[in-house]
Amino acid sequence: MVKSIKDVAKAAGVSISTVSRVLNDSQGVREELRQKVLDAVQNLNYHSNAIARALKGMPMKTLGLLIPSIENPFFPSMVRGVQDEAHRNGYTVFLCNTDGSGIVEETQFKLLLNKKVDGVILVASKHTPKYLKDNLDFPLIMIDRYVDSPNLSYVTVDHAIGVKLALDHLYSLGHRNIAFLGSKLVSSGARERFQSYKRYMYDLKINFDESLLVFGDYTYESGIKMAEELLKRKVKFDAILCGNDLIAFGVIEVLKRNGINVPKDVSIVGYDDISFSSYHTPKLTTVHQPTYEVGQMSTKIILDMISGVDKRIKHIKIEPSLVIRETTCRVGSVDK
Amino acid sequence: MVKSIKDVAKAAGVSISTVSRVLNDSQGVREELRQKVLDAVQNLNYHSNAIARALKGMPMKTLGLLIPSIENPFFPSMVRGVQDEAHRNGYTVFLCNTDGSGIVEETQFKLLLNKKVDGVILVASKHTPKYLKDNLDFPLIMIDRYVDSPNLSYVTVDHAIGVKLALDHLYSLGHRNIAFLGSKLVSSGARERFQSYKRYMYDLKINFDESLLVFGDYTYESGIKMAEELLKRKVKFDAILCGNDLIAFGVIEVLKRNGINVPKDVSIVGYDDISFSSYHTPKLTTVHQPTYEVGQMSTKIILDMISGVDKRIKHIKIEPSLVIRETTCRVGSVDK
DNA sequence: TATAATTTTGAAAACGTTTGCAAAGAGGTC
DNA sequence: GACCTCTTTGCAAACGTTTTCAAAATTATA
Repeated sequence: MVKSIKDVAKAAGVSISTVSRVLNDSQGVREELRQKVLDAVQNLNYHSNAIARALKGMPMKTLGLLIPSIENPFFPSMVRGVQDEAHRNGYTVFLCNTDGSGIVEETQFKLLLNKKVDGVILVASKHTPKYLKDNLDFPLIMIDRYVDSPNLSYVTVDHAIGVKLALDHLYSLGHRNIAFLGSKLVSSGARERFQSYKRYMYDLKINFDESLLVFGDYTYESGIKMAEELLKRKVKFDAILCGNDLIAFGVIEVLKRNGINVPKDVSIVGYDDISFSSYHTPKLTTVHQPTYEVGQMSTKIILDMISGVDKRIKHIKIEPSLVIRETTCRVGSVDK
Repeated sequence: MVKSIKDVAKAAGVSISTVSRVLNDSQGVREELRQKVLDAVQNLNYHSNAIARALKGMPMKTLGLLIPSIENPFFPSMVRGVQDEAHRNGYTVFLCNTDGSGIVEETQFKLLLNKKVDGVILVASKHTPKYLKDNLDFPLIMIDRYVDSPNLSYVTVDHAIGVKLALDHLYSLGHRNIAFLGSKLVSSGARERFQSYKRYMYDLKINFDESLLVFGDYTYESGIKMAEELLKRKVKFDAILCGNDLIAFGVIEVLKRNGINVPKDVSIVGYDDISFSSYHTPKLTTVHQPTYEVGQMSTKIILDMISGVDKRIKHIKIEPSLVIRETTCRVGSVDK
């Protein structure tokens, strides 16, 4: 049978207020009684009822985490980052998949609110600001993407740097005809990657060619389609910057099918550095997004918001890095 | 400001009991009042407080899910399976990583109990039965692996069938020297895969050779090590059955490095069919574990246990299937 | 030793629900 | 119209805590 504070009180021969005090503040209770209570807690194997505490306004020590889908290999390490940081602080996290649907997102968000989560971390959608209007004081933080809303915190990755890293690398290898196969400009991340691509191509004085651009989704299948489309255009290219790693895998598959060697004929740079990228053959050169750190940092921040230590709005962009592996090489290179 | 049942009662001009009744049973309340209450709920945008309900013994509609690590690509789809089924029923799920540590598992389990989850789904460890002794009536189900404990339910995959499928396929392609590179026999899944391998090798009248056996972990790095070990032994083999896909990727990498062609020289069969198996080059022939279904079915069962519809112990093994792709071919085959 | 100041303790209210019980109302029957 | 039955309603207790407030115990001060 599950014990209550009452049982402990009886066993220790004190009032429930005393037990509660020992369990919480610990202030102003005689050492002798304190010990008695602690012993009783031990003997009865008592564990406090988080529900009852929450009803009195205490924190549930529970976080909500809303992502598009845990099946998308981009998210697991981000999720792990928030979970590790949460667990370290006695917090537990509800994980929900929205499949990118604003409606589902809102439903899940409200459900989490009913269950009295202390805060929510979410991968935002265009729909997000709609229902957040009401909950401006509630601890919340966006990760990966953000929506325009100056009084909402977020932590994401600095894609301007990521794209620059990739383009500089390709440029230094002699590539000048660099195609971009990315996602439709539907999230802040996709927009920033494309805009940075345009800007750095300009900075590098590479003339910008519309026909080197294909847009699709962040999936393998879309990578296949986009690569086929690019090939069909008969335009000259010696390198491809992909919007993410999944796209890159699809692209490589299509090039191989068409007898085009990667990296000898065409260099490929991915984006994300999901775990598979280093298991792939050839191993993928890609921009590493520090997703674990994004998850971890967002959790630290929201925990601070909850405890009241620091309630300020934070806009954080973590620096990505370039991981050079086997899908890029000097243009016209002959070895291997 | 967040509304309570009291506000609704006042707005509708009824007592809180009436409000509660229309929100729950709906039995024995005049249609007129029922409508008034419903309107008030609408107008005030009232949402019930799950915490207060739980305190009165109502279900929290919350599940705990304990897995080794969400970063292990084997688990996301399983997690998704439980989440989808849970959400469909208004349930929310706490996801926790144990890293395979029994201590962490127990700590997390107790924490979840404090937070009044209605049931727990877990990937068991040898440590599991220890702390479960006390909680035999609590709704709980094991997935993926099980520990010997006749009064605990589980749903897993029938590895005897999976291994048979793989071996029959290899046999029919003419392979007779089939190595097995798998995990140390630390979980029910690992044990069953190895024992089934031994048994079917015998059934197929292939003489069983100890030197074709290497044990390690379910990781890429371990796959590398095991393949190197196998090569070092200078033993003849024309096919390898791998304990999981990650191992298979490592193995393929090592073979490639050593100038051994897959599948021309050596056929490889993986196990799991994680998403990346179809993005890999060459695409991996592998045993598909229906992990999504495992997650979904375990959730259905635990929901039935919680609602009291069906409290019987269930031991379920779902059938895997073989996905033939590009890493296996007829022995001595010359084309490609 | 008496009194004041301080510390320690417990009784009880409150958090937002559900539910048993009794009161009130509605509808039949004679 | 009086009585009975059945349905609808509200009051109040309970769930397991935290916390305010006042009472009791202890310590310090004179």
